[in-house]
Amino acid sequence: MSAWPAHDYRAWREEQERMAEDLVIEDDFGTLRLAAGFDAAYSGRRGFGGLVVWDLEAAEVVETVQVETRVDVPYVPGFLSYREFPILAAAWRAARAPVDLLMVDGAGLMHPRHLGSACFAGLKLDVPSIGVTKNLFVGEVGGVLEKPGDVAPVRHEGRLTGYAFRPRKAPVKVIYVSPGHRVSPQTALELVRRTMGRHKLPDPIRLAHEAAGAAKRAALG
DNA sequence: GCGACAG
DNA sequence: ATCTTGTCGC
Repeated sequence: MSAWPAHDYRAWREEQERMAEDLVIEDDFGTLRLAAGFDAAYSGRRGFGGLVVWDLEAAEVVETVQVETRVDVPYVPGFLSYREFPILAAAWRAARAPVDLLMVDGAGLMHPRHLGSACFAGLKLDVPSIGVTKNLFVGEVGGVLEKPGDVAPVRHEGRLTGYAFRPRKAPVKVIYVSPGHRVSPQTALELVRRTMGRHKLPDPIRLAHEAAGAAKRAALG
């Protein structure tokens, strides 16, 4: 029962290629005080977003935003941002705190056209951003990650796109960190480590995942 | 044509 | 991502 409206993926691909040229993959920000994690949950064509604003100094949540929007784009590898950004944008508008950094549950530079959802959001909202995924989308991992804390570079088309990072011991899987916009690969990794609690994903994203799920459960009953 | 494929 | 409870183990 999908029947999604028609979408011009070719035009979207071209837009991604154009946007990639505007990316700033180097540190370009002032004081980083508040970081926001984002994630979405779905039920058919209803999308639920969770945005958790995290105080980097105090290491605590200062605001949680939950939104619901209509979704009319299916999941198509390579085009996740067109499905999720409308939800992220709604949550972003609803947030009151001045966010300095956005952390997304999705790829950044680790994308076929170097424009994952973290890059897309960073460019559209003009905010430094980072992407974190639980599975490798594209690229080759240059090393073996055996113990907690181990890191290995990920390259794609001869370019460093981010890092593979082992947050916990196996069987917890490795996560992949890549810069979105206005952040270098090295700093993206450092910020993920800095916001890493005792779980698999950095706290802002993990909590955003829970907030999105809670919003969905509350709406569905 | 076949397989791969973030969330 | 989503469909879904209890259960084994540190």
